[in-house]
Amino acid sequence: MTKENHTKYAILGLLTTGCHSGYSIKQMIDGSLNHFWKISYGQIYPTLKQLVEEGLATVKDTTQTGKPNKKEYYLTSDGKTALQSWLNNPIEAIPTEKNELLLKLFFSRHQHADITINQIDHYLNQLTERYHTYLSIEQLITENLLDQADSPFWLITLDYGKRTTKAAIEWCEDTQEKLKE
Amino acid sequence: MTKENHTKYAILGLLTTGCHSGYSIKQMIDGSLNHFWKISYGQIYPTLKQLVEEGLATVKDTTQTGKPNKKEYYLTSDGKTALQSWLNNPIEAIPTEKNELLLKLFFSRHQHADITINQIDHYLNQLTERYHTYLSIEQLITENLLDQADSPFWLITLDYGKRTTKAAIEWCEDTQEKLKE
DNA sequence: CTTTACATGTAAGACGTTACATGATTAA
DNA sequence: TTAATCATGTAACGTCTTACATGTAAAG
Repeated sequence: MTKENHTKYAILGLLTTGCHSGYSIKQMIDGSLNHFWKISYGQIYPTLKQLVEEGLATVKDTTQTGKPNKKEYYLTSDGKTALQSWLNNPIEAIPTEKNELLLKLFFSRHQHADITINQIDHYLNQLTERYHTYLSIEQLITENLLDQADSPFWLITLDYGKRTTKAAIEWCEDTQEKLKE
Repeated sequence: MTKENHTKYAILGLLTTGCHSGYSIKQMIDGSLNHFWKISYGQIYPTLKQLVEEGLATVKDTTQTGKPNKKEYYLTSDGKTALQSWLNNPIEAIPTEKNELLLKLFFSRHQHADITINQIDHYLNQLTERYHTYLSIEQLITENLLDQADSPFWLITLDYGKRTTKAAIEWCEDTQEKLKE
C-alpha cells in the first residue's frame, strides 16, 4: 500500500465543488466539511502548488473588479483520474479518534464525583452546540442548495454527524445520572 | 492557556493504574484505551524520560527472575498534583475527528452508487468488528476486574464507544438503503 | 480612517508514526 | 534452534497548526 495523503485528495475533491482558489477552499472546509475534516492555510497553499507540480491541476492568475487578484486552480484530466481512483479505493482502517474527556474519565476515581459531572456537563454543552450547528447547515443546504449536484451527499455526511453526536449527548445525560448515585 | 501535552497526562494517569514500565503502559493502551487514545513506543519512552526530568516521576531499575530487566516508574507527589490539576481543568474544544469515509462520500456524485454502497459496506464491517471488540473488553472487565478501583470508569468509557459506534452502524444501514433507490 | 472581507503565502515547531536496532528469556 | 514474549530505545520522516508577513478593496 502506498501512503496516501488524504488532505491532497480533499483539495482535489474540493476543486470539483465550485471552489477554485485557496481562499474559497478554506471557506468551504470551515463551512461544510468542518465536522469531519479540517485544513489550515498552511496546508492548502503548499498543496495547491504541489498539485500543479504533479500535473493534477493548472493555475491561472485572474483579476477581479472590486476584489484583489486571485489564483484559480482547475483539475487536469490526470487530476480527475487521480480523484476517481482514490474514490474507488476502499478506506483503510478506522483511525482512533482521540477523546480527551474519555481520557480524563478513565482516571476519574482520583476525582470527586461532582467535578467529573461538571466535566461531562461542559462536554454536553459543546456537543449540543455542535448539534445545533449541524441543524443550521442542514437547513441552509435544504433551502438554498438543492440545485447543487453534491447536496444529497452533503446531507448524508451531516446525518452521520447528527446521529453520532446525538448518541454522545444521550451518553452524557445517562452517565451524569449514574454518577449522581 | 498554556499548551497541554495530553499524551504526557495519559502516561501520568496510566502510572496510577498498576502500570509502571513503558512496556506495560503500551499493553494497557492497546488493550483498554484503544478506542479513544493511542500511543506508540516512540512517544512513550521519551515521555517517561521527560517525566523524570521534570520531577513528576522517579525511575528504578529492577531485575526480574525469568524476564529481562525493566525500569519501573512511580509518580512523585508533584506528579500526583500535576495529574490532579489536569483532571480538574475542563477540556478544551472538541477536536474535529477526521473521517475518510465521509470525505469520500462528500465527493461521491462522481462515483457510481454501487461503488459508494461498497465503501459503506466496508466501513460497516469495520464498525461491527469494533463493536464486538468493545463487548469483549466489557465482558473481561465485568468478569475479572470488578475488584479494580478503576473499573466503573472503564465501563463508562466503553459505553461511550458502544453507543456512538452503534449510531454509526445504523447510519451505514440506513444510508445504504437510501442509495439503493 | 478604520474595520472587515478578500487573498496568498512561509517558517518554526509540535506531535506522532514507522522502521530500525538491540537484547533477555522461555517454550515448543 | 526458532519463535514468541518481554523489554528499551532512537532517527527519519510525515503531518499539521500557529504565528507571522503582506497586500487589495469595499463599506461604514
